[in-house]
Amino acid sequence: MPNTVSQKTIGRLSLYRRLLQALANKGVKYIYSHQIAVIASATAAQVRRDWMAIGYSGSPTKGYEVAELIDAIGKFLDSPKEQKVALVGIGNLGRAILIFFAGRRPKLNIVAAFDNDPYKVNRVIHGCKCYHIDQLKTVSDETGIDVGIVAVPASEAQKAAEKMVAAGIKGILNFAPTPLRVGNNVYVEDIDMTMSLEKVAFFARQGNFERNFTSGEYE
Amino acid sequence: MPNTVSQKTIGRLSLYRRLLQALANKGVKYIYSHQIAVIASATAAQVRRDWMAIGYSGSPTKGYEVAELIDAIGKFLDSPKEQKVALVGIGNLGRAILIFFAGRRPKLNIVAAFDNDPYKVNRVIHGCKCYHIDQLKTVSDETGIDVGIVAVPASEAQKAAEKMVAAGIKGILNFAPTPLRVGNNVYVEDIDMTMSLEKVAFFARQGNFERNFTSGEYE
DNA sequence: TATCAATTGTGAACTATATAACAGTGTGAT
DNA sequence: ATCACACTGTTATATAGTTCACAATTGATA
Ligand SMILES: NC(=O)c1ccc[n+]([C@@H]2O[C@H](COP(=O)([O-])OP(=O)(O)OC[C@H]3O[C@@H](n4cnc5c(N)ncnc54)[C@H](O)[C@@H]3O)[C@@H](O)[C@H]2O)c1
Ligand SMILES: NC(=O)c1ccc[n+]([C@@H]2O[C@H](COP(=O)([O-])OP(=O)(O)OC[C@H]3O[C@@H](n4cnc5c(N)ncnc54)[C@H](O)[C@@H]3O)[C@@H](O)[C@H]2O)c1
Repeated sequence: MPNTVSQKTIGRLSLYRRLLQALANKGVKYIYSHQIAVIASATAAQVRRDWMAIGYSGSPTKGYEVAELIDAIGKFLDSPKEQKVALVGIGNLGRAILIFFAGRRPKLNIVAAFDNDPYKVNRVIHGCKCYHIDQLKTVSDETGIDVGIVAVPASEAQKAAEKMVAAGIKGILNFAPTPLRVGNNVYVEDIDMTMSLEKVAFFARQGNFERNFTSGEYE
Repeated sequence: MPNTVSQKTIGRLSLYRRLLQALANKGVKYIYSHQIAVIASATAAQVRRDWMAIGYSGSPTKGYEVAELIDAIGKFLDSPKEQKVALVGIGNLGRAILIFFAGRRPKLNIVAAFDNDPYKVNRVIHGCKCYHIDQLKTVSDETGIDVGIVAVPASEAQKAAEKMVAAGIKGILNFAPTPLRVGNNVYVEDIDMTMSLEKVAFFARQGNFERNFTSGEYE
């Protein structure tokens, strides 16, 4: 088993980094686990454990050195070389995503978009060249894409995923409200907004305590 | 503790219902736990447990009656009265969401949108009236909104959330890449796309086994 | 009517994840 | 220099979530 670090921890590391970056920009040099815990809605113990997982240590008196920590998370999370992403489906959501991710992470970029609509193919949308979906494998082979985003209608999602797998893509972020069936050497993460909204609606009705709690923080 | 049913189960129930509805539309009358498990990327035991949680029983020989089950999930998940949703932030993502959710669930509708951009306020976008953010409480009081969607820039998200809470909203779906600090009588679900994409990118690089596995299915 | 095969419902076992507890550590105050 | 303090790193414990495994059930078959 190559990754001894849990999926949840990976997710939180990504979040910590973002929060730490914001702090660094404000000139913060050191931070304690309980401080970041408040910001990240976690507990101090959780934070320390997560950072232990990537082998980063702080000082009992100063806390953690923000810039170093950001770096350590980067070393752990990011690919050494640039990692390239393909977006499939340039509809309403696809376009929003394209704009949003443009230039956001230096090591992780949407380098090509794919659709089957002839009005979209061969145009450049927000700085990203749009190809026909059938060119996915060709473009991918040329540029070395290994992450894909599925933003096509649910009925097309499985097909799109299969084309991605055929093109050698190893990780898929799926927005279509349909579970994708792919070999288990491909990692799939679903963002199912309908499900999330129904969940929120449900818990909005319950009195709802626990979860996400503001944390008494004793340690 | 009012909800003895876990958050994870609530999420899966929403998914099952959607999948079951698709089956029902194709004329399927009965289904076994292991069949839906394959479709939902779960295990048969998981499915049975989830349905046990809402008190729905199947027959050992016929399986579960699809239409009845859909109904049972609806009784459990949905509000008896219509539940109203406010969308705050009508940017690229907000508009996509507005179009997407329009008329999707009969009992759960985005009834009003809010922004602070004068070019958007007082227009009707995709059938949804757009108000100024300062009218949130007024409109909410009039129409009885209890769910909110945050789709404003990260820097504005906390403010928007506080206005929602002040307006009596009890559940928030947050797209801004920032944890929201609200009282713990308000349920918050975050959809953090940056985090999700970084997670996918990370696991795309690992050999990645386990999770989401196609399941030998013995039982 | 008795047998059979497949599936359900569910306690028990297991796995994953989070929290608590505390010994060890570096710094500032005395 | 020694102490007290507020923290870290980490082990131990608790909780949450999943899967296993099997008795109970039911309809179909002979
Ligand atoms: N818009 C949202 O806010 C939202 C919310 C939740 C889920 N989703 C899901 O995200 C997906 C995209 O949503 P959207 O609103 O952007 O839809 P959309 O209809 O606006 O866009 C879909 C795009 O996919 C393209 N497409 C269709 N079939 C294709 C194929 N076989 N190969 C390549 N491209 C193809 C279409 O040409 C179109 O450009 C859908 O599955 C939807 O359910 C969207
Ligand atoms: N677009 C995406 O695909 C995407 C992906 C991930 C996360 N997000 C997040 O979702 C949010 C919205 O993204 P977007 O791309 O739609 O941004 P956007 O800039 O296109 O839209 C933001 C909207 O919010 C409005 N707004 C700003 N301040 C406001 C305030 N105080 N009150 C009310 N309205 C206000 C703006 O007028 C604008 O209409 C952001 O937090 C972004 O980080 C977006």
